[in-house]
Amino acid sequence: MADGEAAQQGARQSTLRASNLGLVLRTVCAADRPPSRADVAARTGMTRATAARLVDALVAGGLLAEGERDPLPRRGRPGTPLLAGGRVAALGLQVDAGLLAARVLDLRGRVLAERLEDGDWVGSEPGPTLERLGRLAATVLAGVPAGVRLAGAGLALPGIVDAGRGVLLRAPNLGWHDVAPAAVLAPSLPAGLHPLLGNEADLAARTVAETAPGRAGPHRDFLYVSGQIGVGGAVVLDGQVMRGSAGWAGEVGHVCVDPAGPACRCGSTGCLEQYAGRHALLAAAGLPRDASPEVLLDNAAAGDPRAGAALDGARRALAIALAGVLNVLDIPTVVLGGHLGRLAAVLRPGLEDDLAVRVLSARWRRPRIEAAGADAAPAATGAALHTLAGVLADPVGWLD
Amino acid sequence: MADGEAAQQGARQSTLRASNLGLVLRTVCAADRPPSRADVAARTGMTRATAARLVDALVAGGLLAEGERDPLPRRGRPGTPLLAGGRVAALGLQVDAGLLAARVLDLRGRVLAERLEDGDWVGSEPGPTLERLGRLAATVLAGVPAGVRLAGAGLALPGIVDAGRGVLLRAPNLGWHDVAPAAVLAPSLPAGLHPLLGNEADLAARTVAETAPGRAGPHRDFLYVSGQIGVGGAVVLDGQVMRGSAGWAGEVGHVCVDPAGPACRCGSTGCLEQYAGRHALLAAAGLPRDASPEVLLDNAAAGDPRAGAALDGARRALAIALAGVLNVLDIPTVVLGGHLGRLAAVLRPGLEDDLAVRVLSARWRRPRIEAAGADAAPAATGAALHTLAGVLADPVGWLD
DNA sequence: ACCACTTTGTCCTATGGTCAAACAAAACCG
DNA sequence: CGGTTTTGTTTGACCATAGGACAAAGTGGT
Repeated sequence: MADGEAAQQGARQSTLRASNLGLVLRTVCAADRPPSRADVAARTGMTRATAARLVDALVAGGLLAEGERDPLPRRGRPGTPLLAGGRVAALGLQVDAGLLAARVLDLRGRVLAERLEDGDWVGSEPGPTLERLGRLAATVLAGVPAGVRLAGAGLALPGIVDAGRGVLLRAPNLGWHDVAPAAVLAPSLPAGLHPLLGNEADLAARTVAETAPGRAGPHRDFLYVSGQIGVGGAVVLDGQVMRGSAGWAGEVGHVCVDPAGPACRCGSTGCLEQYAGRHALLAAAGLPRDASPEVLLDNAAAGDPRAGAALDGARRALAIALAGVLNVLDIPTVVLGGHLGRLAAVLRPGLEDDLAVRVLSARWRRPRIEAAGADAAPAATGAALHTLAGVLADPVGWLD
Repeated sequence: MADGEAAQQGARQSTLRASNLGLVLRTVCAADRPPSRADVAARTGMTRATAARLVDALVAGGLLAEGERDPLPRRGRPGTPLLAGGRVAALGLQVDAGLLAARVLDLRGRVLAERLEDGDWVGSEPGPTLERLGRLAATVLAGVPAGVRLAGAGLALPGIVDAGRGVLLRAPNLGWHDVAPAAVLAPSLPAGLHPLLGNEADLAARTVAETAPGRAGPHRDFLYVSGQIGVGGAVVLDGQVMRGSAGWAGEVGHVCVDPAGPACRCGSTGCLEQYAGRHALLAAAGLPRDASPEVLLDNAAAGDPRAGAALDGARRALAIALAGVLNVLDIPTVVLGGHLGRLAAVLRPGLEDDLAVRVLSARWRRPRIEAAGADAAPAATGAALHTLAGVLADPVGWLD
């Protein structure tokens, strides 16, 4: 022996059942209209008998629910529509430089309760800020209908996170480092609910990859670029957020755009963040750092040369950085979030043209730029989705 | 219904068996010493009865073989050591700017036969060159011992490949585009042996990720940078070569290092390839384009300022490009292949220092530079490994 | 030389999951 | 109101693994 790692475990019949239970659950979640047992059987290739048995188990466990028969005039016996269980949910939390958020999402993707709190937490003390978030979470949880089971919680943070140990290693925008939020939040949360930590951009990207638990979004492969004070990012391949070998992937904000460019806080020079980050962008346009992206757009439209130059610089920097990533990853789409999403309409045309030149595979498939949705706290939703994804992956543990 | 895609297929009992057969086969391949049936059972968690039954099926099908008992004085009844089958093999082919290669690799990772042919195929006609490769393949296959079953063939090409359609879209170094090699090679190969196309860097990277079929190499997550006339690359995550959404991932050679840099053949400016590609590097050092990397090293050691400056420029460019990739992908290791591998000793110290500054996570885990092995045609081996990986993934089809 | 001991490999039955086909149920249609 | 169609359920058969008993092939001690 003395063999390095233990091999994968052999599959047994209970594995088969577990795998098929998960498949049935995900099939129902992925459908755009509530399917019947027979639909599930057809889509998975299982017999109706098998599919029905698994569905029954999931319904009994509360992970699936039978809906009302819709009176569609079709031939044959009408099927009972199946929905994801509405009484299983997860809590999503987010701390951002200008926002605290708490949201409860159920397996159907419905927001059962939410609360956002604006503010300025740049340079704040971690303890009090997290206590504030804890109180927000408690009030949100109090507003959740009775009988809803919480499957877990997630916390989105704007920085580098060690999810395994539950530690925020470094969040430059907040000025935090080496923070373990679980201990601070615990008193406000139900016993046993330990929030899973995640990077803000990773979790925000998840809301683009899946619109509801198990339901695929419009793109399966894309780069998500999150415009915050700095610039974060996440790579999504085949609907999965790429974690990287330690879970720190996606830091597109520190790709070097020009080695002779301005020094970055990270120690390097000419990082994308120094051109397209919110602070950098507004400073270049001669605006205060708390100005909104819309003011920048208005100024540029009114002919302000500094605003125009700032947008131009951001566009050029994005083109160089994104082209590099797209060349290495062979991804067709870039989704802009945060303030970059709100500037997308102006950036898109020039950016797409630049990418068409710099991306090697553009002649076969021209790269596209998209804007993310308008939600102020997508990462809070993403944190909840991330937790619920655990239920979809292995439902056996949630069948009581 | 009207649901977009068909869901995944449900697992049945034959799926269970297929999955466990594959697991047993991979467990034997991954072991560093031939395991017994009982070892396989212990490592997979299956009962000895089950493991033995699956092993027997694989032995009967030729995918596993029983080895000679080695006289190790241990207590208890000695087990029969299990080896990967030596009579199942794959053909790996490679076309490169300066090399044609054909190699036959068996499931144990042994080279059963090989043949390399140096030359200069830059700007050659695809047809005659591929015919030459076909003759090379035929002679190699003639040298394979009788009774060896060919599981397939792979062909490594230095360019962008559409593996599904079997078309080389564009190989700038060769000057080829829109070539379908299967038709040209078919007359030289046994009937039914259609080579699977792959990118040179992707397949070379595979030889780093696995030293023999199913046996993990020294690194599980790394960026492979292939120094050829230009610069290619491949991303390996968790031992798997990342394909990207269309299979074109890894083009690190065209990451922009300096927007004000020299124009690149790809249409962009300041690509890494313009600093670290073999032609660019040798030209900057005032050497002819067919000079060897060792001459460059000798000149630099002798104090030639042009050689020193060329190496310095390559190192700086590599630092900027690699830092960007490492930031986005969170990968700890870079493996240098091709001429860059032969320059690794000189590049490593400065490069590692530069990356420590530019990579965001370096303070927790310092990026490492490694050199690939000295094989002249790693991609040929990789092409064979790629084909054999298909056997390991689903052995059922190969059990006669 | 012999016997206990240990480990490997095999045989047999039980369990539990899916499949296939028949059957019951609930609608529509003429 | 009966034929048709589709859904959902029931039943027995099949098959892969689990578990335990047993045979096989060595070592080590007396």
